[in-house]
Amino acid sequence: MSSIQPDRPLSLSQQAVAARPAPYLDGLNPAQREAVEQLEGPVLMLAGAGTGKTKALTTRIAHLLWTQRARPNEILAVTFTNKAAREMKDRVARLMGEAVEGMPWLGTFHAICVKLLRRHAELVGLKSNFTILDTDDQLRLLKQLVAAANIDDKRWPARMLAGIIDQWKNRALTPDKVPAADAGAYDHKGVAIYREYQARLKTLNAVDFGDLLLHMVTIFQQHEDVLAQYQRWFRYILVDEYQDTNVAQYLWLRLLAQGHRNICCVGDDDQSIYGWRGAEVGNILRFEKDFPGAHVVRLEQNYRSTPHILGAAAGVIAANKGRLGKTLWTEAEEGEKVRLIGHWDGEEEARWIGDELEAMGGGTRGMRPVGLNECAILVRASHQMRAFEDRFLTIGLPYRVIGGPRFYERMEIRDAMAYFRVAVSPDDDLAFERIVNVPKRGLGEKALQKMQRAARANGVSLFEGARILVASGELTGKAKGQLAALLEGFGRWHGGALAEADHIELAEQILEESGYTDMWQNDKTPEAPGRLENLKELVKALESFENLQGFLEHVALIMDNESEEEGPKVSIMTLHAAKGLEFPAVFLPGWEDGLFPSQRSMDESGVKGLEEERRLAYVGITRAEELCTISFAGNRRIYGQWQSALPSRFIDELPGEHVEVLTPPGLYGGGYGAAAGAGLGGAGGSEIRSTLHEDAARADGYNSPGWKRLQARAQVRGMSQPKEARNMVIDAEAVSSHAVGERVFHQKFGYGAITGIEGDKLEIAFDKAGVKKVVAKFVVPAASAADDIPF
DNA sequence: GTACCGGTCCTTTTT
DNA sequence: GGACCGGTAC
Repeated sequence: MSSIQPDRPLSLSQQAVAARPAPYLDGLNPAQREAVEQLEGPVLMLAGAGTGKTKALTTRIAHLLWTQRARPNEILAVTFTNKAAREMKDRVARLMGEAVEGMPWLGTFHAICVKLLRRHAELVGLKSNFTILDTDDQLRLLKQLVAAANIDDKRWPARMLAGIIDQWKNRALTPDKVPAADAGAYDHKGVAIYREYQARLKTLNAVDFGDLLLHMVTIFQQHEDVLAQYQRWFRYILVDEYQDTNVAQYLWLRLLAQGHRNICCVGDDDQSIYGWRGAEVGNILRFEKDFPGAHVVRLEQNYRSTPHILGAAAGVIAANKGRLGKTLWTEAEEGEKVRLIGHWDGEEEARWIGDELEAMGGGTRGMRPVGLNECAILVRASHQMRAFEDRFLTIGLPYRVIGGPRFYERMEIRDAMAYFRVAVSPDDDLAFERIVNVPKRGLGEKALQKMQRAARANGVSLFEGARILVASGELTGKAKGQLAALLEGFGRWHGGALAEADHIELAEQILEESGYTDMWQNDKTPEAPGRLENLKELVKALESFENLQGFLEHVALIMDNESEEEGPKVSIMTLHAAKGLEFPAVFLPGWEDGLFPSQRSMDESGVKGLEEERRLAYVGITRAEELCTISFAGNRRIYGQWQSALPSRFIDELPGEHVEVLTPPGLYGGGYGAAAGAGLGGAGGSEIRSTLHEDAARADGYNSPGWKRLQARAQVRGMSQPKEARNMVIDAEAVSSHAVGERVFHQKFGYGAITGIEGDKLEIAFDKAGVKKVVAKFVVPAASAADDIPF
């Protein structure tokens, strides 16, 4: 293959830079420096949380370039997320100055594999313009196959099959290689569907995410010449988050690194939290065996957290077996101990955290004022977020949820994209099927079946099948007319796409003429305005691309397009989403056995599962820079049912000397004692438990540190009391004076008009935020909003 | 073809 | 509690 192009030589300015002693090395500590300078042979960089791993990694790349060991396009640098890739690119560019041209092979596993696979698609029976299916397409396809094969879709739901197939792909198992035991476990139905699914993908000229890696591994294994080419080309390989690699990624890397063995893997076995989606901690634990003579560097100096936070984290993670082992240390000042507090229930926990957040803005307990932007709430499961959202909405505390459904996963975006896909390539059956009856065109299940039959009978795509169907007269009046109009529309749009007409205009035209925009404009549900907003965003996003094709290609892999409003906000996210981030103040709520560690995790994966949960706890604690607050609730409503729980076993593992117990005795009407006390009653083995016990037992425990803290905080909060008092006044006014039709102002939703009153709740049609129900006391008459409520 | 009702199942998530 | 799916009634 001549597809690899020779690179231009280093530019003059690069050569000049290379000749100088490397100034970037000065900013590194000895371990980082070692990791950067050990360029040849296998290197494992064990980088604990907050030890400057990205710095070491990017400096290493800079060093490769500066010492002219490799040109930018001879370095393969892989990450897991686009975000990480982007950050690395930025930082390398910054280190190198403007002299460096882009690094084409710095990217996610998937993005790099797409690039490679487009070059060699024919080796696995694909055309190089294959499409990439997302999870949704994948499910639809599987559903079709299950239906076609006459398999009971109750016993074999598409979701489950998708999961099974994904896991096989994660392990680099093509249908032929699935071990008999595995196949048997799923009654051989799983493999059968898998085989059909792969065949179907091939005829569709499509791949799913897992295929990107799987196909490349297959190609490398079956075509020595291709592999050899890349082994030579990629002179240095760097891998980020190595503890998260799955078997397929591991094989891919090992194949590429086999020749020169210049591979540097960075990771932290203690932060491996993606086992459930195929990551193999074993990969990192085995590194020295896989690459004999590997140089292992430990980055242990932490630049993020206080000693108390590191101590608490170390205490928890120490309970895991078979770790590679690291001891984080820091030069930071001692700081606050990790705080631990129990609550009666989840609501109270949310209320307490809300109060804390408000108080911290003014500086509490001798701590500097901490803004909302510097705070994060990290939960185990996303349903925990609701309690916080409810509470924060009530008190008007700005928050942002990180994670959630991503922009491109939203229904309206996916629909719009499907329209674009068909406009660009009319043979994209899955996309066509998605939108043929959106908006409703009277083309339901039956009409679709006719199209599919026509397509199959003539061996053409669904789009062509539809055309044949229209011509055949087999479709009745209304449906026929609608379908004909749709096909005609696509004919026009396809022409526009081919002619490279202004793609932004074309996109607007498609959404307009197809009736898609109208559909949402006529939609009365509260989400509709937001969806139209998103569609506008989508069209705006087109601006940075040359044409629709380019955009679609990009979006299939990337697009984390969070439009961010102004103002400081507390972040709420899952522990998983928090990996790699850091915040001055971190709240870790819901530390109850069953919730965290998750019961399901323990049931399904036993000790392995528990250890992964423990790593999650470790990740959580180590996100905190200055203040870390762990909390648990004795009672929680789960699936509408009240359940009581014991404090998490991880709480037992927190070393007493790094923890301050805030829970005061008797504050919760004995509730806490009743809930948590049950678990504490016995021979309270750990220090924390005995401290808790002591607090609970001491009836007059007003000299306990926790109680003093609480009082001190209450005093500080007292200073912000006027705000609340003021709200109360508004409250009194509100209840008496609100009337339907009145213009009001809400701190979060802005201006609106009251459309209904139900007790103390108002239904308000907000100008920007749509119709919402809001507690009356958090709304002021529009006229008095000028002296805004200080929160 | 669509609208509604009742049963079921609930982590974590990137590409 | 609620999202989602499938079945049935219009």
